[in-house]
Amino acid sequence: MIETTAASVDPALGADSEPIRSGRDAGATRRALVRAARRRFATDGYRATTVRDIATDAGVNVALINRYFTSKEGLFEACMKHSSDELGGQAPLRSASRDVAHERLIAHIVGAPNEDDPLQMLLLLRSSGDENADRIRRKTLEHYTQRLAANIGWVADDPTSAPILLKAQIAMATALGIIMLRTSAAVEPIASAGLDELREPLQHIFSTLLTEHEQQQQQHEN
Amino acid sequence: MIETTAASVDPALGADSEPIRSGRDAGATRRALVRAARRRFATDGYRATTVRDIATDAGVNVALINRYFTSKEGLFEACMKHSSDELGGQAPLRSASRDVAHERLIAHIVGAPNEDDPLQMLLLLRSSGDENADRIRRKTLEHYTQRLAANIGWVADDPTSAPILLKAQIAMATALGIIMLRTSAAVEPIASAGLDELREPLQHIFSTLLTEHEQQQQQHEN
Amino acid sequence: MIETTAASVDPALGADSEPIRSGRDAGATRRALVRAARRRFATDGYRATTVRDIATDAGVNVALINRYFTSKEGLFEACMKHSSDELGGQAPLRSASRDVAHERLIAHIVGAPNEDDPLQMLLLLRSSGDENADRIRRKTLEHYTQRLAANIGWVADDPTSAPILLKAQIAMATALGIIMLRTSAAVEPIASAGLDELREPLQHIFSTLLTEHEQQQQQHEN
Amino acid sequence: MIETTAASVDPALGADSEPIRSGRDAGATRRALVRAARRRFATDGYRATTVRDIATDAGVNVALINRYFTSKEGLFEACMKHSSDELGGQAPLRSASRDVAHERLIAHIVGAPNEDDPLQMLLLLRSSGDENADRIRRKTLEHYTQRLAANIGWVADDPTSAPILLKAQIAMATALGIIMLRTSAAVEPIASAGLDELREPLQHIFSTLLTEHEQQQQQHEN
DNA sequence: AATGAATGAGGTTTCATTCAT
DNA sequence: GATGAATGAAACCTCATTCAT
Repeated sequence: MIETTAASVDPALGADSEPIRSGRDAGATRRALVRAARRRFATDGYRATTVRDIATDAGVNVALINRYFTSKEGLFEACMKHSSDELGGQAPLRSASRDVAHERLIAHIVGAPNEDDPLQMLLLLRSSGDENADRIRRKTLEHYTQRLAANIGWVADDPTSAPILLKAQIAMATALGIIMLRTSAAVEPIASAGLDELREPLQHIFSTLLTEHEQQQQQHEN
Repeated sequence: MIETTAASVDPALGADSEPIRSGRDAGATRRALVRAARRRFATDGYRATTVRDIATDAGVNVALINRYFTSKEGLFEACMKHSSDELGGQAPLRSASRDVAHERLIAHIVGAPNEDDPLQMLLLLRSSGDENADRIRRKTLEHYTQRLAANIGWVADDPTSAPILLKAQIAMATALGIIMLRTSAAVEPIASAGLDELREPLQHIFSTLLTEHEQQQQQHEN
Repeated sequence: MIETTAASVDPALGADSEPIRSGRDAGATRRALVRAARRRFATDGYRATTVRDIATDAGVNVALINRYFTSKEGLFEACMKHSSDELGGQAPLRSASRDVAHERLIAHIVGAPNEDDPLQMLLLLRSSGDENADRIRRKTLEHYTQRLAANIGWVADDPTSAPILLKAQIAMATALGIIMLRTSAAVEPIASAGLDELREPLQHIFSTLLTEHEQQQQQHEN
Repeated sequence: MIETTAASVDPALGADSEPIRSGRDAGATRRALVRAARRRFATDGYRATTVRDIATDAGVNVALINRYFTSKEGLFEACMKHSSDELGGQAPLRSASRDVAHERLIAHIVGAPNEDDPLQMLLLLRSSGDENADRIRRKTLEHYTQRLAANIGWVADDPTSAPILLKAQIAMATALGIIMLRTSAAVEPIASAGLDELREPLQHIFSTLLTEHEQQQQQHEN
């Protein structure tokens, strides 16, 4: 049985800005629920996570989940939207140099799941089985890969630049796959590998996949 | 809601070696259950799959799952073992030329989940939440990546060849990640991409990751 | 699903004497709650009505229901008492000529539930499941039929006049039954029948049941 | 709180043909559930009845309600259909003399709810709040009153005979209203009145409402 | 006086599993 | 060996009510 104790969540709570729920603050309660839910959903998966787990982790009554998010699915959606929003705000990615972008992606990969990373990529690994929530998940992934692709010359409505988007999605797939092997599957030795060991091969892949294609695209335009 | 009808599975069943269950053949019943279960678990995930779904797909009474496999988790384990066994039998991989190996891996990626491929990689994406089953899953993934790595010069107890295994696992991660984006998440355009579009970038990655390293490794030893 | 929106109630509220709640007037709050509750209980039934529905309709915070009426049951009781009181005040029924009394009863039947009729007979159709409230309901019905019967010669403690009360109760039963078929069950064509179509047969029944019996009663006295 | 004990149901169970559930007979289980449900729904109303009440009364596990009837609403529908079916089988009503028909209706009124009467009129008093179930309820009531009306000269598509149907529905309303006053409201003295006391006034009403109208209707045509 | 946050009990439903045939 | 009936443990959700401001 999966038995992620509430204790395992505490470090993150402590690291965050609001260590103690004030007791009668709706906003704080909502945030606490989303934070706990993201962690649970990312760690255990949607189906395996119970609303009681989440409520307990957040230190609030179960009924508040329905009060604030209508349903478990609604909470899942909120978690997704949360990731999506943070992603949207991360605008500087565009202007960052390629190497920095790669380095950042690699850091995300290595950091999950202990750091409460903005994108919480793990969450994107999980299918909810709920149509609505999964649609949001898909949109989030598409959105993110499009931004990644735009950085290297992808143009939305230009069919000739389609391969660039494909490569960005392959890069994303690599990132998610590694996170999965490291966290959910705990496959060794990759699960225990540190940044030092992973940086070189990942840099290699990402620079292959995520390299400037601009000139070529200009030429093949229709 | 995920709603893979029993009907959609039948073609594959028919294509298999045992089209009709004889009715009083324990072995056949077991096989039918495992086949149906692998498909369901891979497609819908462990939690979302009900034993009734599996039994219906297999054309068998639900109670037989407990009779033959003790529990749902037991059946999941059996599915994993099954994959593991088939993998073990696939020995000739070693002698295959690199390009053929890559091509085969790519075909697996593109074919999932419609082809009843031996490894059923999708299954490896799914966590059951059951400790035992997940341990088998981890072992299977480790075993498979070790074989992949051995092909390109990895030696089990030689710490200096460790980076090779890591690269093989990254390759595996890429494969699993792409399968996930294509099947579970249905992210476009990668979900609809055909072999033609995927072959080139994947060949590139795999040849980077899965290239003979023997000489070089010896040199870079620390 | 029954979905009487708050909006649909507003017109009646406006037609009433207190269109706007002053905000800090305990009496007005109580009245607003009772009015909203009577409508809801009568329309949707006790169980199907939520205290939130009522509070929303009344434009009042939910917690005030418990503050002023202790509980949902208490509010239901208050609604019943309210009907009962209005009924008590309706004294002139006694002196009205028989035909006028019948006509008034018929008008009640046809008018429900749109007119905010004083007795709100629909309310009497509904059982709350609460012992106390249902006792009040029974008393109200008994009281009302006694007054009806007294009009046609029934004497409280005279056992020989008992059949008169029975007839009055049968008349009441007819009235309630028709209201039910028209409102709750929506049985056609009676649900759409207008005053013109209902007047004649009802006049006939009521004059049969509610006719002066005084002489006969006098004779059979013991 | 409503607290109709299981004991109050036993007499009827004993009076019925199947006093003891055999334990592994699906048909018997279904019947036991419908019987218990009809009694509960009729007595306490749809909302106030819990599936656990019903299962306990029927002496079976709660989950079987969902197994056999999909949902609480499905069970309610089955109860309605049951009543409806029995009603359909009651064909001889047509040829019965008027007095016998009236007498039978009166017996139903007096008998409810202790006799497991075929129509279980009480059930028809109760709204479920479920759209589907309430539609069936309406249809049943319309069907029954049409049969009653057909007996006294109503012709389906003849608009001139419409008043006859209206009268039949008024008769039905009277019957249902009395049953309500006697059972759900327990209004005295009608609740304790016996057949002897009720027969005469009811005969009077029903013969007024349910009398052959064929010739007259032809004349009063508009 | 009034509000909105919070709570706990209880309702329906699903599902893996066991039992009896 | 196989079946279908039956079971009990949760799971999600609703709702009347109480608490703190």
